[in-house]
Amino acid sequence: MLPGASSEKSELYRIMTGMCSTSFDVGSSFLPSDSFDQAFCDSSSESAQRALAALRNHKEAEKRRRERINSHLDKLRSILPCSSKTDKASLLAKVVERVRELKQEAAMMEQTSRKTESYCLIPSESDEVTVYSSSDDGGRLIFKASLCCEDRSDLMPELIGILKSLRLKTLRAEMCTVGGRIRNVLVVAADSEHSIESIHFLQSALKGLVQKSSDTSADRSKRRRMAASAARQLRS
Amino acid sequence: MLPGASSEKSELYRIMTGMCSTSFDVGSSFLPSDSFDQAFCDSSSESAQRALAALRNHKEAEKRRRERINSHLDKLRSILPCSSKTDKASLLAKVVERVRELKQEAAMMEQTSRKTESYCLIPSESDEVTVYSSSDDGGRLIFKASLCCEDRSDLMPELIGILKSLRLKTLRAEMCTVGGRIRNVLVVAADSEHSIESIHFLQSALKGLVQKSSDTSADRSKRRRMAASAARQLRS
DNA sequence: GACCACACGTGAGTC
DNA sequence: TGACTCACGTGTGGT
Repeated sequence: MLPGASSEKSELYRIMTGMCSTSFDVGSSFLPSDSFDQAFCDSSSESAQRALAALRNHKEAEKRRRERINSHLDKLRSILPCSSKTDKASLLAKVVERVRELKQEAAMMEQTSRKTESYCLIPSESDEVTVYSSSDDGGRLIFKASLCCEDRSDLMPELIGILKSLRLKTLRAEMCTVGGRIRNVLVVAADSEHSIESIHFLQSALKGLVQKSSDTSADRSKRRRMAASAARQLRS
Repeated sequence: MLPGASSEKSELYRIMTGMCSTSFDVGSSFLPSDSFDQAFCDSSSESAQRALAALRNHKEAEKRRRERINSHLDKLRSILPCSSKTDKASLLAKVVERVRELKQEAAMMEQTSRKTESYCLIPSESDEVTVYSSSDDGGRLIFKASLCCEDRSDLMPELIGILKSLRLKTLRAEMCTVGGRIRNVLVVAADSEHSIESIHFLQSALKGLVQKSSDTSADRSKRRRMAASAARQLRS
């Protein structure tokens, strides 16, 4: 039996029949509305019959409405990473988080708009590290970090390591490498442990990364200069 | 008065008091539970009193549950592009669409995984156009297009024009330019007018774009060859 | 008055 | 048992 099915004793029914509700029980089967109407309502006024029909319509409409809502909730359950038995409230909490992420992300992409950057992220000659943070309006904290430096093979692994150690989840990453230099634009989400202060950790970690790159390239230039000078000396 | 507040006549109340429900009306004010208990329940059994308390707890807990759910729905209303008066059902429909978009996007990024591509999208020597489509499981149709060709200044405007004319919404775009060649990876969403067949239009449009690039570069090489040959002739 | 969307209180099921 | 989640039927206000 469906829950709530036995509570089908509307005030209207009781008023119409003048029955004491304690002695009236429709039983556990589905209410046989038509025969009920015949049995009890033939002698009642037509307006009461119409009211009864309206009540039945209302009941069914409400059922349809519930089904509409629940079908959407089921769709969400099937889409999101959650079981089919997560309750409505926590399901909706997950959904809120997801959608917020999307919105924050979009806002961030808009805020630090492409219009102010070269469209295809072409790296500049000078090293750079910039970190923006989204306005934290109750949602998840989102950072957008941009760095530009000499490219080297272990840059990406180290960058990934930094993000992992700071427990930052990468939402988007774009990069462009030209002539040995690389520009990297990251949109990352902080977890709930982070505050807006985390921006400093991220910034200094990225600065360290870029610094190491420039050291390496300085070494390389130094070596190159030494090699050139050695060659000159050998030639002379 | 809140809707439904006057229907506070539980079966338990009626059974306990043995009243005929037609003559019993608690009125429209909030039920004064304590005085009610004193008036009607002092003579009744203790178990009945406990049942009554349980019923009150239940009622309040249920109210809290509803508030929890509705607060999440309100959050969603404030986040999504919709008024504060949109239906629960249509709100949830919008949400489903949004989340589906996210999931499709992520699945697409995973499916055509980076592992099979060079990590930083480095363009290849040969021209390429590939278009994947997401498995359309009722959600929005998503295409992932990758193209690689000679770079030229009007490539981006033309690409944007193609997407606009096909009414494809760009969800993500990544690109990498190296030594005059460009690789472009796009994730785009089709609107409801599109079918899976649209993939062919997109593909041929992109092929046209790449072809034009190679024509231009062929022209350029041709011109360069002609200039070189002319110079040789002049020198001879 | 008909229709719609909502909040409510309640019975039932699950853990 | 109690604490919870859910579906239901209903009263009500808005169009």
